Amino acid sequence: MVEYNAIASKASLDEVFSALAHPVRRSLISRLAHGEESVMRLAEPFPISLNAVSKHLKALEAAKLVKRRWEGRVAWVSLDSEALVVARDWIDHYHEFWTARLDALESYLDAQSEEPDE
Amino acid sequence: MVEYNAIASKASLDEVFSALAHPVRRSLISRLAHGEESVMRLAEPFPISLNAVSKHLKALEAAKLVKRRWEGRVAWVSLDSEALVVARDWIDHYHEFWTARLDALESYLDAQSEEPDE
DNA sequence: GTTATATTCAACCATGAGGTTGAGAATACG
DNA sequence: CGTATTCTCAACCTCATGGTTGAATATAAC
Repeated sequence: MVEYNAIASKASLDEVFSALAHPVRRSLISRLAHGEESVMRLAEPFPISLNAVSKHLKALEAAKLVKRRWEGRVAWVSLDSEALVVARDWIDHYHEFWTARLDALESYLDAQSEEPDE
Repeated sequence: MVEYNAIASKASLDEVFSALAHPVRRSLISRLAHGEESVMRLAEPFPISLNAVSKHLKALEAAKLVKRRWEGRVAWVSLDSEALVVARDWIDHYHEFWTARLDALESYLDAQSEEPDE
């Protein structure tokens, strides 16, 4: 039995991180963390055209950072935290790996300094 | 008393996230998580020129994801996890904010369904 | 039905990113 | 010394990104 949304491809790390790389898009995420908003209202505070914001939202949606829900002619946009989790987990993985290595190095050096004459 | 490295500007989220957005750069980070490496050896497995890898490392360095240590003519590159932490914390902040909202919404809806006739 | 509102699509333009090649600087090796 | 090695810089090319404006679509309001 194939899953309902088997077609929906996962957002790649490429898409997620480059979506997060733009200040306007991060700002959109920041606003959406407070709750659902319409495209118009999201665009309002930015000094760029509505079209530009619409494009940014498209990028966020492609990266699965954001969802849309249509109500008449208004699109309600909300956060979709799944991609955030994917991005954070990638970072965490390598961060942990690296700090574990540093810790190992540190305790190695400590051990060395305890027996300086060998 | 001014700090030693007061000049070294912090890596911006722009730089960090766009550094992480490229597969070659993520792959470099992945390899560096296992330990320090020279530029030559880092470049080896990639199907692009050494120059291209050098540029990627420059981007990672600007984003403070990576450090260099010179030993003769060889540059030893290692992870600098500080920027990773900054990126992860940014994500975590909004992720927590958003999931908290979702939890609040859920319990609100639960409460509603407990008293359906009011 | 007409007009206004919300959003996207299409075409275009400027800039930047990612790749190339070729040369240059500094260090190691014979 | 001369030559090889490691790495970066500079110039260049191509394509993607982020912005614009103007038209198109679909729904709501009058």
